Amino acid sequence: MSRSADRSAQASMLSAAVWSVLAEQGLERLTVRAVAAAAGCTTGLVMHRFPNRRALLLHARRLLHETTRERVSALEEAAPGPREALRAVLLQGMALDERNRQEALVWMGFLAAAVTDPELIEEHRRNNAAWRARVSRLIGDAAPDWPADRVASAALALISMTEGMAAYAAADPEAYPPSAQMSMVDAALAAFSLSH
Amino acid sequence: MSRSADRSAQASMLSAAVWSVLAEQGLERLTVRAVAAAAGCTTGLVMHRFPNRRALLLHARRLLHETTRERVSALEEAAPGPREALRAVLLQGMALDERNRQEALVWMGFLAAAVTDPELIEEHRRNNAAWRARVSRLIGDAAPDWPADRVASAALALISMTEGMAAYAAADPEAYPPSAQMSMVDAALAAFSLSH
DNA sequence: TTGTTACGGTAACAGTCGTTACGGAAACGG
DNA sequence: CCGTTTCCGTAACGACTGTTACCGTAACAA
Repeated sequence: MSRSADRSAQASMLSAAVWSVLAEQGLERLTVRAVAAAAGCTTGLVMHRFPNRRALLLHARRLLHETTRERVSALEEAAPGPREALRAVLLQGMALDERNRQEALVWMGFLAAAVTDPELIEEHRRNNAAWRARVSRLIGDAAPDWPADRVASAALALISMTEGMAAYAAADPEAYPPSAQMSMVDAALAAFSLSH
Repeated sequence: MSRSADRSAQASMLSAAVWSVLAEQGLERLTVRAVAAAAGCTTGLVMHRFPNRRALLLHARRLLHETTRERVSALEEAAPGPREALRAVLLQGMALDERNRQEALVWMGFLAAAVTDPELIEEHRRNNAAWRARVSRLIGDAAPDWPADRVASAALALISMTEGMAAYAAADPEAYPPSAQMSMVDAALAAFSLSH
């Protein structure tokens, strides 16, 4: 049991190393050797944990999805009501602090890498559909009398907005401080009649 | 004069080749040889036109900016009023057809490449600031009585939304058809009291 | 035509890439 | 205690990278 636990922990550590390299050095320098250096091991360990580089990236991508999914679920459960949950869930997807900013960079890097990788692009699509469904459900709870198309339109607008804002803030933190991001989200929620 | 015109034309052709490779093969395969192959020449020509690979990417990035800037300006001038101009300008930034979708892919690729390239990231920031200023000006014309902070907030929301939507639609065209993108923009404009 | 210059294709360079093979060390069962 | 197996670091492979040097060729001046 300790064996598989170690293997899983190593896989997580290597995934974290992938995120680190992706955020700090970009997609072009996301090499097996760079990941191994960031993880404090050699390429031998990396290639023994994963059959090849693409499998390593795919695992890191899936683990990132799972991590954020758990975080979002926790935020949703901790919120006092559906509108507070919606706001909290949207805010966590933006670049409000350095950690979230790096996560946005990683997110963007995976999306750019997915252009040529069928498995990564399929992972993105599945992930994105789940994300859209979650926000749609939150909006449906926040405005139970809305028709489905209004819910869908608002959900699409809100997730697009947070995605674009996260990219902007990740690329230019000084131009998009946390206060601007938060006021934008609140203004959008107010415009869509979803303020708490 | 024909010399410099040829040189400029070749630089534009190589930039188009950069876009093509970036959209079809992604950032990882954006090599000098791939660009030369897409342009139908050898690496010798590429390296005679540009001192190195980064200069080639930077020129392609700047030319893409200039091209879209001219297109946006033309749309703005052709619009009958400020609200129609705002809508047209926002719509061109999304992935409504295959051409715009590829452009969104290229846009995303450059942004991902800018993570490690100081010149590219500065180019993005300058470009993005100009884009935000333009949309803010359009909103100011469309709603002259709004206070500045409301204009800024709406502008930020709208450009973030279109940016995110373009990325989503570029990565998953079937999930985000043009009709969904357009209805989302119209819903957002209506929500922000900017409908025409 | 002849000499000169600019252009661009060819080939090679050193370096890095993903991946593989091998060998030593550590952990395990007996 | 030893034999076996698992683990992982080391070193190497061929392929590919950006970049450079070289050289033939076409265009121009005289």
